[in-house]
Amino acid sequence: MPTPERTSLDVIVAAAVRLLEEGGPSAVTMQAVAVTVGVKAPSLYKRVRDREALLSLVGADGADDLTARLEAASGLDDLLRAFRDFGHERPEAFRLLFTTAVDADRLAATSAPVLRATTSAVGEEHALDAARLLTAWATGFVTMELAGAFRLGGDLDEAYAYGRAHLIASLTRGQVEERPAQGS
Amino acid sequence: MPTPERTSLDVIVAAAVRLLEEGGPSAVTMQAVAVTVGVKAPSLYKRVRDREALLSLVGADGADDLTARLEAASGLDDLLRAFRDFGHERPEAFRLLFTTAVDADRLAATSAPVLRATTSAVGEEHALDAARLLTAWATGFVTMELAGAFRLGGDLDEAYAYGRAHLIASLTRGQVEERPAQGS
DNA sequence: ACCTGAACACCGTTCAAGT
DNA sequence: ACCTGAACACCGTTCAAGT
Repeated sequence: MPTPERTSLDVIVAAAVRLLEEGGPSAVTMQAVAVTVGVKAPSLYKRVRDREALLSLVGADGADDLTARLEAASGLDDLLRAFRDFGHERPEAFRLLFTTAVDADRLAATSAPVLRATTSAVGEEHALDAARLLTAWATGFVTMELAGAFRLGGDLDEAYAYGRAHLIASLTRGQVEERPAQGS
Repeated sequence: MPTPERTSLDVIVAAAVRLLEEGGPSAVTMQAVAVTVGVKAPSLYKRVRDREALLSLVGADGADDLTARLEAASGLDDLLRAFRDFGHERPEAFRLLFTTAVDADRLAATSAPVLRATTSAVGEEHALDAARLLTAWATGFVTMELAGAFRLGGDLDEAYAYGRAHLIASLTRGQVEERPAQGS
């Protein structure tokens, strides 16, 4: 007679998500996840290939959350605020997104709302360049902020607002006239 | 009679640096470091508090390397190229800088050449804002690039060149007129 | 068909004992 | 004064054995 299922993949991932945000990646042990969902560690391997795969699913969960927040935003300024808010509310998930290998499609979905916003702001031709400029800046700002790398004082909320205003203005008004011929 | 010293802190850190760049953080085990320097693992604790402290020293080494490269650059464009070059040549060190707690002073030293370049480009008053805008963008760009987060095609060398040109132009010409009143 | 106990290899770290 | 063997607690993972 088959043993009844005592847990599920969703429950396991949810537990891992919570452990991550509470104690960082090192707190996401197979043991801790197992205890949280009420099962022994070896049982987890029925639903998940290994710890790395589990962390990848946690990253995908974070990517989905971020995508939903960006989808709900309207306009570039709102979008950039939502991006940083996500980093503040789920700092460990944010870090994981740019650290661990997270599923390609789930992360790609994140860029859809950004591209939509930049397209309506600067037109189709420059939408990708603009999206990359903005997401790179926002990613770097939040990454450095979470790492405590801004040590020269000043209000970070203001600094982020300055960056938003400067970048959006520079994109919508003066685009750079011609693309440079060669890269580095 | 005292046992002769069979290693030193510098040798240990250098071994850890090499292990990191060859196999990522998980390759930097106390065992592997000990074997590399020709000693048993417990001996490492005579020079280093624990593994985290060792990784922090590795991060400091990376910060020093980055600082030296930025000091050698002349002008904003050159500076931004050097920053990305560092990320390409030492990707694991780059990631460590914005992940692990690295010594405050060593990381702060990195911003000195950036501030010098922005000061001469946009003046003292906007130097800090400009430095943060540029380093945040460059950090985010390289972070995303290393994470494989740019999946929409296109030449990344060109995209980086576009960003450099756009940002430098927007800073030196049209500064944003007034600082926004409130942040987010 | 799912779960578990036992086991394995491998961590980081401590410490008494060596020289 | 530095080094080491032995030991401890804790990982991730496998697998035969239970139901």
